[in-house]
Amino acid sequence: MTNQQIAQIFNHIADILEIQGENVFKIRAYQKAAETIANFTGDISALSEKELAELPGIGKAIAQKTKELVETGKLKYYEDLKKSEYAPLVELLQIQSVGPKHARLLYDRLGVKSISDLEKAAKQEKIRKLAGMGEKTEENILKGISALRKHKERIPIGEILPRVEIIFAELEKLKETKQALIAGSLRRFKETIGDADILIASEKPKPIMDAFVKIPQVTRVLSQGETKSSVITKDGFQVDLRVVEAESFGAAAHYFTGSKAHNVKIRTMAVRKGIKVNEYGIFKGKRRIASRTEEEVYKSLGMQWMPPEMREDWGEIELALKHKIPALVELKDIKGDLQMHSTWSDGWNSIEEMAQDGIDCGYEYIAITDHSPTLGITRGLTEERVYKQIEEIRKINKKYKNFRILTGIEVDVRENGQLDLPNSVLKELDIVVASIHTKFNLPKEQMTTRIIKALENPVVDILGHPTGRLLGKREPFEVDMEKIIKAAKANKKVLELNGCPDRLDLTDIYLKQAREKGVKIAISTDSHKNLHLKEWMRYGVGMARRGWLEKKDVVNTLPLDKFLKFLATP
DNA sequence: GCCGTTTTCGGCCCGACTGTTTTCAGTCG
Repeated sequence: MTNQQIAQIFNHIADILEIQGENVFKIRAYQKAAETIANFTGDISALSEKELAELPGIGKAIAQKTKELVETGKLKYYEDLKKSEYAPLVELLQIQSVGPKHARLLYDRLGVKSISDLEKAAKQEKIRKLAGMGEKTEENILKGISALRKHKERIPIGEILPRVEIIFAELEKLKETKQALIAGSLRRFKETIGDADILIASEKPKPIMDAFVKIPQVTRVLSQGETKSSVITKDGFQVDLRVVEAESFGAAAHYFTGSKAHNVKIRTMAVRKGIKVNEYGIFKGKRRIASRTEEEVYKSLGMQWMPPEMREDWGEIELALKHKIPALVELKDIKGDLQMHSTWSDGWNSIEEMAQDGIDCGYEYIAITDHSPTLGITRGLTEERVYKQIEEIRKINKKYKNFRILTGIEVDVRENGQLDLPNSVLKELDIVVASIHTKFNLPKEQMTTRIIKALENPVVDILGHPTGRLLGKREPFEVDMEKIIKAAKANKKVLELNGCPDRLDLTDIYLKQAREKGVKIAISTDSHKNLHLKEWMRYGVGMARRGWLEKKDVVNTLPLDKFLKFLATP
């Protein structure tokens, strides 16, 4: 049973308990445990009950339940809960404006058990007759149902960020705006986004709020207050805008950047010291001791400022207290891009066009890594075409002075772990990226062996998109990442962080694990169009920062000469 | 259900907005 599956069960338990009207702190305990498990970098199922109970937010009871789940594949407590008459109501919680109290009321009074029951009741105007509910509520429920149907999932960051930046630019240029920031999970560069948060400092919030709800992308206003408004855009995602005074900007930025877990921990810590933390500042009694900048806010709590990407309560608070926050890799540190495709296989642009965009990015090198023959649909390179492409690249390279196109390939790893082209050919290339594109559903052990075999092959430099996931489209294949990281370390191989926003693979928790083991990472865009080079690297770097990677952990921060030396060292 | 140089029991982060009420519960982040 995977960490994610276990976490999901505890979250489901929390939902059922919530509708049953259980103690809110008990509910929160299950949610916190689920979060710990989901973010755990190792295999939860490998831990003993004692080790489990040492994890934050997991005590005796949940440790024991986790063990039961891992060992028997079932949990009696959970099975019993699912039999509760209230269990089906969990579905209703997905609807905006419907919480546990309303779900219960709707069931107890109208027998509503599903979203379609709810829709029927709303259309028959039965909901408005319930105590504490009215016409507006009924209307909001119907809108909530249609919004849910339109957009169920969290959105990949690559889809949402550029759109939010357009809205942000509109607000930033208003004359009443003094300071502005995209906050929330977008600022933390989380791979998928639920909704967007924008923060503005201004002494005149009203005109900003008025402008916000009138932006052409807005189709529905969920709420509009003096300092806080929420809207839904035509693309179906929610944007929250918060306006504070400039004096509070740092405290508000901290608060609205989150994550929730990070904030809760900081507030809890502060409370013990008799300090109150809210979006307006850090308060000792009535006196505000910090608020204007984030640095000031952290400092007032005895902490060093830290990059937003780290704020997940993954140990960053402890580091900040010791003033040991690492200097994370930045976009400007990147000196080259190590995976991209040209018209030789399934790319849209010529090698020269790709190179030009590499130069425009300020890089010293790029690697052209077209596909290998197995992927017929991509017009993968045969042996003969590999040699031809090497020739072609040599010719093109003569045109450049301070820039180099590296010859390379993204070679397919076959089911048995062998590569799609012989080593005699592959060793002629500067860079060999080995990736899996077929047979995704092998059993975990077989997949792990397959990949390790590729990592043991001396011609391989980088393991491409190591888990094969496509956000919202394809789950990562089953593989023992701990073993892969070990094998990469043992064979001195690089793991790719594929920055294509649909992939972002490796993901943060594995990057953090790889970093701890001293495995190097290549941040690549896997561009199939020249424009992607410029657009996608920031997502890769964002994810790298979420994995706490520093410049030294990322091979393509090396200047060309050092990078070539790195490749040449066995 | 978890947790502890203030506690092994009694706490558990904090505030805005809405809708339906006339002072606040529910929802959300």
